Amino acid sequence: MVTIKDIAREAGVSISTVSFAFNGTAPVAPETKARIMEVIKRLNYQPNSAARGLVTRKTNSVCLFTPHPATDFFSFSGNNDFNGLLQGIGEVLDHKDYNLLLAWDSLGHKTKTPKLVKLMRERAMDGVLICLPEHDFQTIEELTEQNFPVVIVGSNSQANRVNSVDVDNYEISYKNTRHLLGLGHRRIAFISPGPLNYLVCEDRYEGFKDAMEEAGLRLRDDYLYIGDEKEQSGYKAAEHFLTLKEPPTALVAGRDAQAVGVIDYARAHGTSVPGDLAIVSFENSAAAVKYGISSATTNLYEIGKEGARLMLKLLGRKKDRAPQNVVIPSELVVRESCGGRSSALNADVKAEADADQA
Amino acid sequence: MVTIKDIAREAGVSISTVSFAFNGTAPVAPETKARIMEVIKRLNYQPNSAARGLVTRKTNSVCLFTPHPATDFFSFSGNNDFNGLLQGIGEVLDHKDYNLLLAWDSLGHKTKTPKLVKLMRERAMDGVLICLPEHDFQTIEELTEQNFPVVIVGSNSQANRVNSVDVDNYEISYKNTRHLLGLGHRRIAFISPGPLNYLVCEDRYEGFKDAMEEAGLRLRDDYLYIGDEKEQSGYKAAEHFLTLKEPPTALVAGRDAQAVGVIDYARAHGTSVPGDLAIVSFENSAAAVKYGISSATTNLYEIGKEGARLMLKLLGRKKDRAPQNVVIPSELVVRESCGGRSSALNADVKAEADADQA
DNA sequence: CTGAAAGCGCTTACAG
DNA sequence: CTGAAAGCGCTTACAG
Repeated sequence: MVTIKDIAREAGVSISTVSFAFNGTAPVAPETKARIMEVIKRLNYQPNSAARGLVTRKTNSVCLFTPHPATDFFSFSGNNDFNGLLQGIGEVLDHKDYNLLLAWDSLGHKTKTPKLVKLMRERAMDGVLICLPEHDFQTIEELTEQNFPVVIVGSNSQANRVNSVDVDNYEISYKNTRHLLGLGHRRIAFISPGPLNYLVCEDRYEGFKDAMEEAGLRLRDDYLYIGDEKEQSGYKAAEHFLTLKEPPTALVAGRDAQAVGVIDYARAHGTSVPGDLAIVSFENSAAAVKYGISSATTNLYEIGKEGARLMLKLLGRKKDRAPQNVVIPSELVVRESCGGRSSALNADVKAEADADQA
Repeated sequence: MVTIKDIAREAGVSISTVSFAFNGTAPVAPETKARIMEVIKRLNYQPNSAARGLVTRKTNSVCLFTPHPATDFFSFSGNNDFNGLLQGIGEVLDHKDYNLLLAWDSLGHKTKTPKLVKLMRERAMDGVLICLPEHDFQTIEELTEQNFPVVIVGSNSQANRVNSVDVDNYEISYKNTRHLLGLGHRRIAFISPGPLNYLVCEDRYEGFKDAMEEAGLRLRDDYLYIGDEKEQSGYKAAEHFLTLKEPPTALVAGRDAQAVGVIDYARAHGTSVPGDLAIVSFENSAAAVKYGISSATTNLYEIGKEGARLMLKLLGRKKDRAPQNVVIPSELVVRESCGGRSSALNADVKAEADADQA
């Protein structure tokens, strides 16, 4: 292993000068610097990260704390595009020469995060991006108190207290529902992508609820189905809804996979989509394209990018400021499944949407 | 930040004794140890990883080096279950209290791996698991020469020179093809899941080729289609094959997504699967289940686990031994798509397969 | 069983 | 512009 001493000896200078030259942290005579850099290049020197970290108190790495892959969270979360999140985070981090540490708690712990606290205490990373279905705000507070940068990526019920980046699931769901209402539907059902105590699910349900109530429609228990991340739950939901005395004419699917399940059921039972049942969904995944599902975008790539950017910003700051909450825009991509694709209808919806904005 | 000095002062001992007690690296009087541990617990002490790493020369972290997520490699590689790989690696690493570093080269570099060399030189990790479609063996050799542990996870053309863990794609493809031959097919086509210079593709093609040649069948150029990771390429392949003067009666799909594309085409054109076209594939993904595709398993979870285990073994070793190549078993899950599901047929195939083993 | 001391490879005041 | 020295927080011989 070639150390700074080797470079110093070979270049005939002190180790401080090598450090200054390499890091550009103090002026060094051009000829001296050139000589040093030549030796560095020749000997393939790279400063030992542990030694450097020990004195700078920085690891130059950021941790992404997520559920253990086995929990299938990214499949759950309304987007199985974990790669998109990773890509966004990775690109921003790489650009600033930060490393990415991937961590999760051992299986079994639900919202407890001992591993995270341990990593913070041993200073294994400079900051953490947390992406979980439910949060352990006690731990987060503990980290924040120690001035340890935390950014929540995805749903976050304590928005004003913690830095975060997410789409606005409530707003998206509200607009999805308004879209169906705008098409004339009154009997609209909702499939939750998971238990309602999960933040994403709660937000999506609330948006649906408020849009319905604003339209003067009451919520029917039999028009709510609590599903999970799988296609099968959409299939089951469709079975439930379509065998009711008075089936819904439209539904808000909790995620694209569920919408696919609904369509599979409809195809198998001669139900027309959107004729008998109009569908809007969340995610805008590849499946939405393939099945012609109208779906609102959840750009995990952008969420990852903004999350990493916010983290880097926090790391570059001396004093802490008030938490920041970044909202990534989303839009409903209208396809066949909702029956709102005809240009005339679209124009109406568009106008209505614009009016909503004002 | 609470350091070993704080603990030593509070417990009224020297820092060495604290270290010995905490790490169990030297005998400490029971009462002393109890007192120290109490203080450690009370003050929430966790040794600084950089300081520790500086002297032990270990980071206790392993790097997974993969293509940048944007390259969609895991979608390509015959299995988009990146989570499975992560889960396998993560579980084993967690168990031994190792951290996982995720790294890739900046976009643009293809098989060059400067980032990897940099991470090794600065000692940011103890070893690396490499999972790439093509390998930069010059870099790998460089790492190996420095006694830096390397394990290739997935395809590897230099098996005997580098540690690796993978399924045997050649063997799987050979058996897939034999399965179709066993069902009586003679006009069998092959769709490659990517360019033939990719190792996975080459292996799968070679297995197909050898099985065909052994059966005394010649390879027809028009029965080979070079696709990519997307469903669409299966659709296109089906279009190509089924509009030939003499269309194949069976085909080996390069991956499940392609098989899905083929089935989509068949459904849209009234072609019966397996009646007019029998299909076997690779991956055994959720899509294979949904579409009833006969597909050979690629257990990325197991590959990840064995990869991490091998890495840990290497890290615990003083002297280096000859490279080890772990093969993860695979089996063909027979479903409707190949027409080989009837028990009678299966019995034949089974018998034949057994005969092959002998 | 315990402590004083050296040292891991860097960065960073501090002198000059 | 350059160097000698202290020190980051640990581990690990070495004495006793």
